[in-house]
Amino acid sequence: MARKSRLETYGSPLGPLEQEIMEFLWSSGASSGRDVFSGIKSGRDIALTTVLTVLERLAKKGLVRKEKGGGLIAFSPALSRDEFARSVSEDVFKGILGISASGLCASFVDALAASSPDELERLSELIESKKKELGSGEGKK
Amino acid sequence: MARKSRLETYGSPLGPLEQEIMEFLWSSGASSGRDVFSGIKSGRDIALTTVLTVLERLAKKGLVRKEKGGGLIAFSPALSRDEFARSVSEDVFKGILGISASGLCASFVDALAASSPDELERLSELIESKKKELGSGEGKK
DNA sequence: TTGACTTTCTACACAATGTCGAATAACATG
DNA sequence: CATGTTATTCGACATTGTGTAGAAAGTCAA
Repeated sequence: MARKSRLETYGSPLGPLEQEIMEFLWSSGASSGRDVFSGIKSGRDIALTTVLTVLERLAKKGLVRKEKGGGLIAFSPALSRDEFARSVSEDVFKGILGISASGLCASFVDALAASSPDELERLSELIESKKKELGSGEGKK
Repeated sequence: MARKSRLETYGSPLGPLEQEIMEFLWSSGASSGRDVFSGIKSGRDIALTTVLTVLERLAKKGLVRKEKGGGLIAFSPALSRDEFARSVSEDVFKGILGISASGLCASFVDALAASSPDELERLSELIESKKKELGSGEGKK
């Protein structure tokens, strides 16, 4: 099946299925392979092993933890949603800032306002404290 | 030669060579294939056709314009650095906001402060006007 | 026409991802 | 213990994106 192209998918370093699986793990916490499979598969025609394979790959990437305690192996997210989003953001911003800082801010504000307007307030505060931080801790440079 | 993995490269939807070529076009404006080749190649061992191929692919993606006026075909960026950064940002933000808005803001402020602290001020202003915009123009929803 | 240069075609390699079937390992139970 | 069921691992194939470049075809001036 044809995945979305990199340009279309851009915004997450994960493929659609990987993303879906992480999503499930973030919601449900530690789960067996079969649980993930059941949770992921809705009407869709996908094999258990497909899910297992992806889980395995996510583990190899360090995004999922595999724990073989008691009975079945349990898969759980190695990073919380926030941590993951944060780590991805860092790379992304670094990349885009390297291209052009202008416009990036506008895009950011637009996107944030569109999806989580309440975060705007928090963002203002963050900027304020960041500015203070820069202003005080750093007289030089 | 092994490209960087997608995870490593993350931060631009372009591969390293594509990026380099766009960079060149943004700096130099409309150029012939050979010009791009010369500009790109420094000491490196790369074939002219490689550059041409990538240029062609960038054109197919709509990132580069091919104009056959007068003599040689001229390649030029279809989007300015800013426009490109902006369009990429949109997708990126949409993607990451879908995962988690929290942490994203902090990351953003950190990254921005680190690379373009002067943009912080502009960002504050943007947020203010966006907040006004939301508050007034939109009593509903 | 000929030769040099431009542009297009075609192809290969490699990594990431989606997709599984087959083989193997583990376990519960008769 | 032997067996059947379930869990886990392996190995494979397909597709897409990117880097890479030779071969072929097109263009044009001398």
